[in-house]
This record gives sequence, C-alpha cells and structure tokens, in this order.
Amino acid sequence: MAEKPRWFQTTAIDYPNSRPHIGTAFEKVGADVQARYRRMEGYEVFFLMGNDENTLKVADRAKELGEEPQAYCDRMAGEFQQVWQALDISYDVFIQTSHERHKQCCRKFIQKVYDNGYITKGSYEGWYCPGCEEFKSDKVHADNAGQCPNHKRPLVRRSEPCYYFKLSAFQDRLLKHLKENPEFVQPESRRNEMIGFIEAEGLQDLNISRAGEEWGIRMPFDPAFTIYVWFDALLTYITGIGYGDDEALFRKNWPADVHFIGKDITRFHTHIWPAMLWAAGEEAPRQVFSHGFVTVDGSKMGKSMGNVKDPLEIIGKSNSDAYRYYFMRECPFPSDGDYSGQRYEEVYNTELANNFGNLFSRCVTLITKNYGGVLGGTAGRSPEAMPAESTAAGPAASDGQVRLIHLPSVINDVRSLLEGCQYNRAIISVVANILTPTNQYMEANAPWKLVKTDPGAAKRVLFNAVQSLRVASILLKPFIPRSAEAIYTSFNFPKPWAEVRYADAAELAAQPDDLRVTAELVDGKVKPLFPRIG
RNA sequence: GGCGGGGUAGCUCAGUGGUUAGAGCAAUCGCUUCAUAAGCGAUGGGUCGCCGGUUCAAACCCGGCCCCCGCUACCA
Repeated sequence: MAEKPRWFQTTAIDYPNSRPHIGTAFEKVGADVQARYRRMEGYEVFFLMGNDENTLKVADRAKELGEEPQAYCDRMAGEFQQVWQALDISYDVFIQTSHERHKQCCRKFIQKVYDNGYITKGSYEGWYCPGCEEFKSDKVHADNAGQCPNHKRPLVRRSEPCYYFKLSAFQDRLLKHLKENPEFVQPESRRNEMIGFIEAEGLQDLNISRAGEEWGIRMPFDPAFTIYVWFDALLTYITGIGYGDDEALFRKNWPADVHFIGKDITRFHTHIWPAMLWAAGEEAPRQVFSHGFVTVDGSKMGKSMGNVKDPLEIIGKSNSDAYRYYFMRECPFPSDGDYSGQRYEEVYNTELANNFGNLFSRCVTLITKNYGGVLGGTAGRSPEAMPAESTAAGPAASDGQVRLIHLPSVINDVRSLLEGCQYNRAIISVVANILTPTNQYMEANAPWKLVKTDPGAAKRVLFNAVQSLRVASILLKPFIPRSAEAIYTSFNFPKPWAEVRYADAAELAAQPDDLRVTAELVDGKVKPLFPRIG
C-alpha cells in the first residue's frame, strides 16, 4: 500500500546529424539531476531519452557518408549514448524512432486520431524550392526576395495534397488549460509567450504529412504519404513507455511529470503535443520545462562559427562530476549560460577543489594524524550546529547572538530550488550555507592548534565539521554523484549511501559507533578528490 | 509593429519603499600553515540605463525616453 510514487520524465530527442555538443548535453544533465533527486526522494523514476531519426536530413547525411540510413542511425545512437554514459546520465530507455516498434505504435496513435476525426485530407499550398525539395515559409519567401536562401533560385508556388491535423479544434481548451495550470509550462516567461501566442494569433490546422519520401513512417490510412517528422518525434514520449503494445506500462507512467526541452521547441510541446494527445483521447503532460541555451565565450555555438564544443573533450580535462557541476552551477537552467575554458577552471578550482575538496582533505588528515582515524567517544553524541556567518538562511539574529546553521531551512531551500529546476541557485545555497561556514568554523576553532591544549574540544570541532561533509554530500548527490559518494563513504555514517534522502541531511542525529575515517589513505592522507586544474 | 522579460561593482547575479545598496569570482593587502600553494580576514571598486513625478523616505511605486533579449506557426 505504501507504493512508491512514480516519476516519468523525458528529454527532447535529438537529430543524429552530428555528435552531441555541450548544448544538447546541458539539457541531459539538467534532466539527470532531477531524475537522481527524485530517486533519492523515493520516486520510482522512468527517464526516457532518444534520437529523432525519421527526417530526410538524416537520410541525406547517411547518403553523404555512403551508409545505409538505418546503419547510420544505429551507429549514431551508439555514439550519443556513449556521451550520455560518460556524463553519468541515468536514463532508463533510449528510443530510436527509426526502429520498427516505435513505428508500429506511432501508426496506432495516428490511426486513432484519424478515427476520431481530427485528421483530414486537404491540400497545402506554399512556396516550394525544387532544389531543397521542400516548402519554405512565407517568412523565408519575404526575407529573401522570393528566392531560396540555399539555392538562390526563385521559389515557386506549388500546391500538393496532404493531411491536416485539426489543431484549431483545441484552441479554446488549450488556452484554458494554459491559464488554469501555471505549472504546465515553465519557466513563467515561456508560459506567457505560449498564452500570448494563442491570444494574438489563434491556432491553425497543421500539415502533418509529406508526399513522395522514402525514409519515414507511412500513414496507416494512406501509404502514399509519410508522417511529417515532428509528429512522430513527439510520440516517442508515449511509445517509449508502451503506448500501443504495453497498456499497463503506459497507464502506469502517463501522463509525464515533465518533458525537458530546449526553448526553441516550446510551442511544439505546449500547443501541438497536448492537442495531439487530446485528439487521441489521452491526457496532456503535467509539465513542459523549457531550458536555456549555452553559448561559448559569449557567442552562439554553431558549425559556421567553428566553436562547437564536444562534452567528451571537456570531461577529458577534468571528470564527469566537474563537468556536471560547471554547467549546473554556472548556467541557470531556465535561462541561458556561457561556457568558457577559463571560467570552467575558475569554478572548478574555487568551489570544488578549494572549498569542498580541500575541506574534506583537511578533515580527514586531522582525524587521521591526531586521533588515529577514530573520534573515540563520539558514539551516541549528537553533532552541534555551527555558526552560519556567511549565510542568509536560518532564523534571523534578533538579539545580536551568533546565528547557527539551521539545517531544516537550508534543506527546504535547496529542495524547492531543485524541484523548480533552479539548479544553479541550489548549488550556490549549499556552498554558501554549508561549505563556506564550515571552513570559517574550522578557522575560528583551529582544531590543529586546539588539539595540543584540549584534545577533547578539538575532537568535537572535527566531529561537527565532518557532519557538514555528510550534509553537503547528500545535498549535492544529484549533481556530483561520484564525488558525493566518495566523500560520504569515507566515513562510517550509519545510513547506506544508496538510501540517503534529503531528510537525512536535515538531521544532526547521533550515530551508534564512534565516527571514523574509512577512506583509503596514502601516507595518512586522502587522494585529492578534485585535483586543481589549469 | 504587437506581446513579454531585462538594464545594480571588471564579470555572473541577489535585492520590490526605510539604517552608510549586497554575495560569489577577479584585483590588492594582511593573518594562518591542519589541508589540493588550499583556508580566514580586510581593502578598493557602483550617477542601482536616462529624465521627471509620488513620498518624510525609491534600485524598488507612477509617467516618458534610450538600449538589450525572447515570442510573433510548419527551421523536429
């Protein structure tokens, strides 16, 4: 009966035209932090990712390389997953839209929408480029004086039969849904845009078919047409959890708790996607979170700029935790952020190496050198809260007394920031409210001096300081899983690492045994967890 | 053009009416040496986009202006 709540989340599925860069990785890391946090908090998480392969561009790229489209897609799927694994992205399933299972389930969905009367045959008229073999929008036509920007040839007016999705039928319902569910589109600014769009322009029906293409999914009710790529791409989110062939799994996981996507495709997810689902008699997802983009040294990243950054290259110079920490700490997930090699070193060295890693090292060394690695007599003793000099959290000082770190407030703060995907602020909160005050506490009490005059008092100081390491490692677990584990398991804290929750961080509970160092030591010291770089 | 967001220290930002406007990083100086040449402290540095108004009091409220960014449908 105390069944675990489930948590279903997805990332956008990517075009495998080229290898993933730090922009695509930004989304996956942000999503992974959420997945890891939810697992910690007791949710049964299902985390879906995948590649979007049924587009002509993929087929073209394969041809360019002299590969069969399918072989190319499979190879790229492997390369993508190699990067995601290097970043410790804890996805549960990776969907390839070119695989037969997805296609079959996809056809079932579209057939249902067709049967429900929301797909109708019509004709599409627009500006067509014979070179590109595709229609161009009126905007492209207007911006380029009626010429194709790629081929520099005049666009021709052309009309062809097609199938329309009756998006307009859902306009009122969608507007109501957007207004009544503030959580549905996040962040707030994107929600306003999506509401504004409908209020200003309304919704028109969409052409969801393409004629005469080899690569792609055939319309079940008219094999002369393929399904336009974005329509089947969105369906990954449900075919991946069994829509069409595993009813139980699908019912268990739908609706999705959150779709993590880039801000550029917000409209697809917040207008078209809910309408598609409604047209098939399903519920809309609970939330769509549009994250920002990453720039490189202040410039937009792109092939033409020649500044596309490969995550593996950056990891190679540091490690996956450092990579995750940088982007989550430095780039606000809901907005844009910047990557620069210099800033990367700065953040790594100041916060990970100097502030966190070094605190860990000095604690371990002091305990090992002065107490043989065991703080005798601490069994059953509760740690004391330490002063919260540099923090804004905790109860306000009303009487000039020294304020102490109030763990429950800090944890609540971090927790709500994390749940709102304000990852950078969550990390900053841990540093400011836990780590920095602990370094100050060490300085103020100088256990390395105190041990000579009052070993018992010095022991108490170290005992308290180590508690900060325990708290910080728990709070940072979703961000830097490997390092957090390494720190936590360097001491004999009673609760197994796999079972720790945020609530554990909020307590300064006594432990049954004397606190001792269990880390592997070389000459009485731990190997630096974050060796300085640069 | 319309709608929305924003312009605060060299950089990234916090701060929505009330003591001399804050943090982190960067810079300079000092203390310290348990620790990953790490830590702690101090200092310098801001016309809070511009102009006007409301108020005893405005970065914060109101009006005008300047600048930047996002959205403005098939670029998945």
